[in-house]
Amino acid sequence: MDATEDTTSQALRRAPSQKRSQERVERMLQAASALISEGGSDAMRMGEVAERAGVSIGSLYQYFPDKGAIIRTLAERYNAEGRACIAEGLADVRDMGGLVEAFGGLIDTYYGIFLAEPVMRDIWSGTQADKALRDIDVRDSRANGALLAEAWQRVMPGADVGAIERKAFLIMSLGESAMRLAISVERAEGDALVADYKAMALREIAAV
Amino acid sequence: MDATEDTTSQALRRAPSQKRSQERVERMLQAASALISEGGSDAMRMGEVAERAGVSIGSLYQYFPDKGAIIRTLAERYNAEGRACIAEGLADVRDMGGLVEAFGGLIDTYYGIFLAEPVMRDIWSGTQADKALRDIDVRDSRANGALLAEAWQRVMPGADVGAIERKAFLIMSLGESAMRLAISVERAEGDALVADYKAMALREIAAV
DNA sequence: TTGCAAATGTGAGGATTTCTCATGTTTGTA
DNA sequence: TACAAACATGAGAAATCCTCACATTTGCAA
Repeated sequence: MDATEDTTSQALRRAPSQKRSQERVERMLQAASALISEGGSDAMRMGEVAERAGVSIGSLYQYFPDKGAIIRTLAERYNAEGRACIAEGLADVRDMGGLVEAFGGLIDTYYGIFLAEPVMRDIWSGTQADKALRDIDVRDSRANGALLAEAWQRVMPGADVGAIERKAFLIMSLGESAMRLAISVERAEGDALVADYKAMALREIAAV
Repeated sequence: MDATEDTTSQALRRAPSQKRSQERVERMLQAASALISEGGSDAMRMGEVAERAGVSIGSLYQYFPDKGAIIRTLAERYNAEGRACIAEGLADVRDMGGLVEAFGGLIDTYYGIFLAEPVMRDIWSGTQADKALRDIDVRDSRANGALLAEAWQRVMPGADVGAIERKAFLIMSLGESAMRLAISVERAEGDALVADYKAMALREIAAV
C-alpha cells in the first residue's frame, strides 16, 4: 500500500525523473511561493509563475494538472514541516506538566510562524475555498491530533482512547482557526486571543 | 424592514428605488442562493444567475458591483438571522445555569442549520477566500460575541469585562470553525465533535 | 394628457485567465 | 550512433467576469 505517496501522485500530473526536470519543478514551486507571499494565491497567475521559474506555461502544466495543485503541493509541504515540529515537541513528554508546557510552547511557535510566513498565512486562509485543500487541512489536523493524542495517552494512561483522539483532533483544528482569527485582527488583540485559546486548550487537556 | 438597508447599501452599486426593480433584485438573490445550494458559490455563474432570475447580465451588474457582492449580501442576510436567533436565545438568561442551558441549545440549533442549509454551509466555507467576506465573518463573530458577553456579564457581574468580551468573541468564532469541521467529516463523528466543542465552550464560560 | 428627466434594462463584446495540444528538443542507453 | 522516452514550448481554444453604449420604462410637473 503506497498510501503515503497517494497525495503526491494525485498532485503531480507527471513525476520528474530526470535531475533537470526535478530542479525545474522546484523552481516552479519557489516562484509560486514567492508570488503568493507578494499578493496571495488569488493574485498568483500561472503565466507569471512560469515566467519567474524560467519555464514555459506548458511545462508548468506538464507537472501540475491545475493551479490548485501547486497550492496544494505547497500546503502539504508546510503541513509536513509543522507536523515534524509537533512530533519533536511532544516526543519527550512524560507527565501532564510536561505535556502542558510542551503544547503551550508549540502554540506559541505556530503563532510565530503564522505571523511571519505570508505563504502559510495565505494558504491557510484559502484553505476553505477549495474542497481538495479543505480535505488536506482536515487530514492535517487529524494527523496532528493523533500526535497530541499519543502524548496525551502517555501521561493519562487510564483515559478513554476514542474520546482523547477526538478531542485532540478538535483542539488541533480549532488551534488553526484561532490562529486565522488572530492574524485577521489587530496584533495586540490577536495575541490575547491566542493566549485565551491556549488556556482553553490546556484546560481541556487537563480536564480529562 | 429598513434596518437591512444598511448592509445592502454598502454592497449594492445602486439601490433599487422602484418596486419593480426591488423585486428583480430579490429574484437575483434567490437565483444566486439556489445556484449556490446546487453547486457551491464557485460554480455559481453570473450568466446563470441572470438567466434564472429572468434578467439580463447587465441588470445584474447594475445592482451588484461584482460576483462577490452577491455572496456578501447573502452572507449578511444569514448573519442577521443568526444574530437575531442568538439574541432571542440569550435574552431571558438570569443565572449561570440558564446561560449554560441557553448557549448549549443555541449550539445545537446552529449545528442543525449548518447541516440543513447548503447555502449557509457554502458561504461559511468560502468565507476565508475573499478578504471582504472574511471581514464580514469576523465582524459577525464579534457581534455574536458581544451578545454572549452581555448575558455572561449578567450572570457573573464581578468578572473582568474586557476578558469576557474577548473570550466570548473567541468562543463564537471557534464555534463556527467547529461546525465547519463537523460538517466535513462523517455525520457521527461530526456530532461528537460538536458535543466536545459544546462541553469545552461551556466549561470556559463557567470557569471565569 | 403630454413631455421629459431619471431610473431601469439589455446583450454583444472587451479583457483576463486558465489550460490544451501539436510540435520540437533533450536525454539516457543499447 | 540510433532511437525511444522524457521533457519543453507557446499560440490559441475555452471559460468567465464585467463594461458600456444604447434602448426602454417610470414618475411627475405642466
